[in-house]
Amino acid sequence: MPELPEVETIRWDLTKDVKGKRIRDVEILNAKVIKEPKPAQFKSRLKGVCFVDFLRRAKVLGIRLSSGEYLVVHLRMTGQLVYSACKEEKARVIFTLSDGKFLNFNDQRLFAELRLVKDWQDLKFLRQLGPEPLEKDFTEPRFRQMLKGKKTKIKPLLMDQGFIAGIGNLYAQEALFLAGICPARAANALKVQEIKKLYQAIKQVLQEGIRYRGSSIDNYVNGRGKRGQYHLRLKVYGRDGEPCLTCKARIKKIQLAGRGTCFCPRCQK
DNA sequence: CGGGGCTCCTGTGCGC
DNA sequence: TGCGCACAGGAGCCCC
Repeated sequence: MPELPEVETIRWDLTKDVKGKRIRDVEILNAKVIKEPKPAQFKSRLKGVCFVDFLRRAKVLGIRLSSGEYLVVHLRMTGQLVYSACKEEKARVIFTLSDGKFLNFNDQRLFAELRLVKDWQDLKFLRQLGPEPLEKDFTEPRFRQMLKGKKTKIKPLLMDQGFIAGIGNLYAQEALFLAGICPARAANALKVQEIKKLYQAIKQVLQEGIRYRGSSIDNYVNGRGKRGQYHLRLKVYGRDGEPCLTCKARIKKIQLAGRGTCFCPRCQK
């Protein structure tokens, strides 16, 4: 499941590999992934256009085009953007580039979305997003302020994109483990010291996720079709029943807001 | 306005 | 062995 670190990794790869290249052709193999405009429009407005810049906000990739428009990509659960010398069999949309190679948009579960829009910042989802956790304006005092009056459990809150951008189920669980906080705690019940720890933990897990080029738990691959390494360093995600790497207690799994949540009942209070 | 639960979708892995 | 079902999850949406 591509979260902030995975999307950021793809952004880097595509910046290196396809920035400045031209779209020679667009092949739509499954039109369901194209949310706007209509497939014929989508095709004609993309043909002959260059990739100018690759931007990211939350888990969303915004590709600025020479036409002034933006190709907006949300990978959701199983989406992939892979630059390759060949067309991939599982591709839903294939962009043929000016270098004769291909940008494959794959998506097993058909949850991912492509959009071609005038200005991606205008998209409702983007306008409603919370702060970027790795940007300078996300400060500890601001985080403390954000948590005030939030009765929600801390873990679902961290996954709320309107509260803070880019964190999903994996990094939320890892950050809470690192901070020693139980995922079911009420957000407004966190002490100042705990907020500080969580603030640092959020930044740390996201930065490490980027450094290790993402977590390939499900089917995530980077812009070159390679798996990440961060899933090898996970402390709690997907480790229910296994011993805690710190204290050896059994990692527990509970449901929070309908999502599986692993934590160490001894280390996380 | 907030929170819970359902929905979209398909591959995987379990139990019988 | 094979079938059927639960589960995985990001975010929109409905409902209370």
